[in-house]
Amino acid sequence: MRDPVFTGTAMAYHPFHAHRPTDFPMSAFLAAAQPSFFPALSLPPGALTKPLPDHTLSGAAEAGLHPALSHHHHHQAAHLRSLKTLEPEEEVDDDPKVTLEAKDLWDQFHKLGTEMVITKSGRRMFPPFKVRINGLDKKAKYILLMDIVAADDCRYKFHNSRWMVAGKADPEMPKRMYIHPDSPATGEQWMAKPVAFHKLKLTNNISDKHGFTILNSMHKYQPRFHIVRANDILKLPYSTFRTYVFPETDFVAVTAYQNDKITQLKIDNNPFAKGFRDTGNGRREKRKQLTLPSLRMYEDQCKTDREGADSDASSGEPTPGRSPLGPSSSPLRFGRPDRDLKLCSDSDADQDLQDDPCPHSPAPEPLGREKDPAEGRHARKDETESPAHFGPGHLQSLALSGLQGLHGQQFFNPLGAGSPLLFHPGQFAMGPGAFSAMGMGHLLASVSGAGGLDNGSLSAQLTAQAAGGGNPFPFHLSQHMLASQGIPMPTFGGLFPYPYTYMAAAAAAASASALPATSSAAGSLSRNPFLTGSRPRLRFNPYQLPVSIPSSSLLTSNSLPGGSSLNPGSESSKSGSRETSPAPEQQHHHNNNHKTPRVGSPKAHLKDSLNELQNIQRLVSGLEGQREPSPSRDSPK
Amino acid sequence: MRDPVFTGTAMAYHPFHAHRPTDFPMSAFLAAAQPSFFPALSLPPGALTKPLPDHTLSGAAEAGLHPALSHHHHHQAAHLRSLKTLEPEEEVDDDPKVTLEAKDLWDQFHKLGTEMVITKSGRRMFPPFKVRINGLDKKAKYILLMDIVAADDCRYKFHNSRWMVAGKADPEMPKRMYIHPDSPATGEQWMAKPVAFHKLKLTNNISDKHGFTILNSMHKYQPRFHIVRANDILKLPYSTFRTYVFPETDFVAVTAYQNDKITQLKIDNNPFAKGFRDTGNGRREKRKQLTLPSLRMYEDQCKTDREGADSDASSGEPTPGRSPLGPSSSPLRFGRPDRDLKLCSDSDADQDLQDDPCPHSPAPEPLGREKDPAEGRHARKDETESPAHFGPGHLQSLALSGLQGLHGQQFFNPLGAGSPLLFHPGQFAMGPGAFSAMGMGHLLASVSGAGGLDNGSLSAQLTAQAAGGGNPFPFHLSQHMLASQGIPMPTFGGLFPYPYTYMAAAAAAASASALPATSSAAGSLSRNPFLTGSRPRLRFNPYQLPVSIPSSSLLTSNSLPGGSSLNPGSESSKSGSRETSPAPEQQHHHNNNHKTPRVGSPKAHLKDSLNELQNIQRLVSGLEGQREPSPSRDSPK
DNA sequence: CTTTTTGACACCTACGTGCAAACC
DNA sequence: CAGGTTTGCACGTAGGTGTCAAAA
Repeated sequence: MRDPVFTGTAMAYHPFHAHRPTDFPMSAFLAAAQPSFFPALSLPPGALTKPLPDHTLSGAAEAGLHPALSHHHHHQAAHLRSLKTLEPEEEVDDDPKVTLEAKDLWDQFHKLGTEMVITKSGRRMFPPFKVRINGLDKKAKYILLMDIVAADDCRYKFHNSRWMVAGKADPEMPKRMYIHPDSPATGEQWMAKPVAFHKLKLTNNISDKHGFTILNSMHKYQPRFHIVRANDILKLPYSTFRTYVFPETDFVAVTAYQNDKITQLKIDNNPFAKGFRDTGNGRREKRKQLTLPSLRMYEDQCKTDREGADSDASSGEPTPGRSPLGPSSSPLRFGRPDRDLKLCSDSDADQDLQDDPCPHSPAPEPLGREKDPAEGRHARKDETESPAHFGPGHLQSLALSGLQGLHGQQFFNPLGAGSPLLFHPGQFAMGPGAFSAMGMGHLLASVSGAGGLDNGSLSAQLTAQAAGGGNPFPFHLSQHMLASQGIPMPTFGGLFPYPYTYMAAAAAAASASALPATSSAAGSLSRNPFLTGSRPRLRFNPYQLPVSIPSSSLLTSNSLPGGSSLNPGSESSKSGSRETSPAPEQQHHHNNNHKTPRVGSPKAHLKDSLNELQNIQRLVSGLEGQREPSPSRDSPK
Repeated sequence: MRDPVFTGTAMAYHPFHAHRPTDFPMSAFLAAAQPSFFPALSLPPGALTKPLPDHTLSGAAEAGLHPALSHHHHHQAAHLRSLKTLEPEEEVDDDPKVTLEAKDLWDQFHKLGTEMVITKSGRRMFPPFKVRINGLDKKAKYILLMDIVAADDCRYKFHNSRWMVAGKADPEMPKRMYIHPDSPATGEQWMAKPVAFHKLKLTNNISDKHGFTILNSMHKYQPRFHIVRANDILKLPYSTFRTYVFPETDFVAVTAYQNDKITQLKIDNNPFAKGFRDTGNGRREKRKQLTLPSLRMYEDQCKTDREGADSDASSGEPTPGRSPLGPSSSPLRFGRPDRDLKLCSDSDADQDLQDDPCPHSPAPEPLGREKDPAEGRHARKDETESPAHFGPGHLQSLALSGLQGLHGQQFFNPLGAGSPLLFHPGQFAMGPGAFSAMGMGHLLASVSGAGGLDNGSLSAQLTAQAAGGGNPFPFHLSQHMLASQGIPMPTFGGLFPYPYTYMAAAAAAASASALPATSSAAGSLSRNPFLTGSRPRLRFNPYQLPVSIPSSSLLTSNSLPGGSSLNPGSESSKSGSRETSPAPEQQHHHNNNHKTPRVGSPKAHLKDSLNELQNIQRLVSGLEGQREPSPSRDSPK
């Protein structure tokens, strides 16, 4: 039981054996639906036909797993095996490689300390979050999701041209899982072109009824991408999540831009902000001309991309376009270093005053990527420089450092827990009664309202779903919310396990290409736990707890690429690394998060297993604690 | 075997019994997916457990049928029963009432002879086609569709301020069935707000790859609305279609407006054309000020409607709004009669020259609603005037005259026919292997590309579907096509049976409210066969044959509301009047439509049975027959 | 020569952006 | 006051409309 998390989670929460019968009160459809619920696990084709011995299955599974994963963590593999045996539905024959689109653009922003404006009415992310996927099973169906979680538990302020920690984080609103509107779709479909999530909107309106992702201004966040092999959202709660994190996509939510360079970068690259560009004829003064040579790159690329059409388009971005890591632009060359940007690193003495320095996070982490405070314009952009480029802090906190992706994970179903769960049935195909029942209590599907029903259709659908079928399913979203996007997640921690993370080879390679932020790739590639296989996968809390959690316990648990295994009181700060076995003691740290009804499972052992999971997760990496799966309340009859 | 059609069709095409095994090559997922394929189903809770005798089922079915239906036509009921036995999935417990939104606006256009511009790039319909639905089973899932079929087989020309027949129709391109993007959704969802189909686009580009509806310029068309109770598009081919036709929505496709009044009406009501309005400050001259008093009505209403949000919105219409039949505007009052519009009726001597008068259609049918030829500007707009207002010809040709809806019908699946069938799997939930296999050869689903994958996602999905799963399913649509909308239908006639039509009570009532076009409603309400119950349902060809079909044979097969069973050679130009009862003989008229594979049934007796059904339906009056309640599949245990 | 079709335009409706001033 | 937030604004993109002249 080295990995109580996995084992316990998988076993304990697996609804099929213990709960399915009760969880799925559905009748006629139930039978049909049930198969999908099996979280199971990726059996290679043919595996189903002949029951393989446990070891055989595991072997197959491992084969499908990322090398790093399978290599060092047999116990984990074993868990997977057991799951597989139980649930043949999900197969592991796919080995998704995910690369961030427009990585170079993201890197440019990341160097400056990306800022994302959040407004009452909802705002898109500018560098659009897009990923290119490979290695999926062409014929299998997948649901792609994205969410944005707190990167740490600090509040920031932009002072003296740099971001500094300004205290402990404010309580986080429940985060929503944004389900790509095209979900579910086949692997072939998803791989056909970059998958865009531009429909996801950010807001600071805690009363948002659109389903937008609610963030706290002046706080740092980390977008995450998830791949779930499932035929429909109903199965989401019981499915394995593969989570990918791109450190270069983290950002500070703001209501107004703080760093002029960020503003300029946005203006220069966002087609919708063309009106603010100082095009030849000096209409727009005001902005210092700090346009980097490569700035236009993105835009140009967009044009080429247009042909291919991005998924999740709809009324999407005007001229998004993929970011060409390869062809159009050089691997990552900054014409010139950023000028006046200052960075605040722990080492940096310049900190004015950290009102209430983040208690938990070891190093508040400077948002800017530059090492020294004052050296604004001398870049340290070369790729090989590595360590300096990493924002030690934020990546660490996420326990993502070099990680590109999380590995397949069992989704914990809060049996009976009854966390609010929202769906957008309309877009996904589910049997009439599919939505009903099902104990899933915390998964939400959101789809772009644009493509769906005119105005309230989506919401109507939801309501209808909720109302109809007499299913116990809890529908808490307003129509509006559903219509637009997002599904509320239980506020804290995790309903979603987001178990392991692993370094996606492709992503790593991309990183290696040139960006300072990701510079670790080239230089630290060898150091990357995942790549080397020695490192455990990091695990981070999907949903940050509002309360203070010793940062140590939360994040740094894993050694960051650039860093060391810091962490809490713990040894296994290298949560990310799978190789080391999680220390038992860490588990209790999680307990501190009393707030989150982890398991909510009536059964004591379930709970225990949950805690174990949590502990493991913490150890694994610290990012996010997941919630325990309490028996989903909705479970129908 | 009175109704060989149904029986045969159902039997022959039902994939489950004969084909499923072979049709679904999917392996692992197949098992999970299969359940959904079972069309069957909808057994009432508990029904599944105990197999009921055939009669039992039938009895139940009848109970669910519309009173009128079950009352007079036992043989039909029997047929339905047999079908039910085969496919319990569809239930008849719902009794949908459909009313056309913005009917008053439609009527205004109809009076003038609606014109719809078709362009190479695709054009929306302006009075947006929207319907308000009631009477659905809240919990059941429905797929809503729309298509546009030729209203007759004539070519028109606008001469001397009026539309005249100018020969026989050109060959029609295969029509596409536009599936509402929100499909499938629950009855509750659909009933929550008006369902808009503004995403459907018209084009004259025979090479269109977007899936737009391809029409012939200068030809008349009739939009149709269909309700199918089905959980997913896979079942469409085996499901019962309830078809509704609103005569006031017919139109002539044009590449350039012919009637200035139509142009002005469009300008005055379409928000996107505001730039052409001569608002006070005479910017826009050019247009004669013939804005009718009630013109702005629509626009204003749109605003109010905005709140409710129309379904199928997405990037939809700017300010569509519903058309208030009741409150906002008076029942239909034209401030002044249309001035310079001339109408061309058979009786009208003004016809310049009908190059090649429609051979088949009895009366070419003047598009304008005015009775006399020369009396262009003296309105005959009062509502009670009735007969004159109806465009005798066009309605007749469609055999729709007063009809508002068609009754539930079995969808005939051309077994092995392999008509091109397109789906948009992404939006609908279907098991992994769902799309695959299935012998369905002619159904298509189209969804708005906007809401879906960015650009090519949808198409990708389709391709993927086609490619994946190794299913035999024929995918002929290009990605682009799929992405946007529309699914090609077999060119002529009927893959879709679109069996009967009936007068929707609600619609009738609405008609009665005031419009001249529908003026018959008030005055002729009592006369309406459907309302009276004496009239049979009309049946018209879903897809007009390109070649000439005696108009008589095509439509009028049933007695039209207004008139007599005119048709073919025909007499009854007053297609509008609904009152008279359909004469039995009319049935054989249908047979004349050899072209339209009504039943698509090879079996002669099937055909006969169809006729019977039609007759029965006519008698029933109308309101739609419900399908028999098959055990509701969704019913949870 | 007539009738129909095409395509560039100007004008709108949406809505994505950052700005700047107002607001707190 | 100071920093964060809100709001209306001007300016883009995207795309729906009819116009009009030119093409077919």
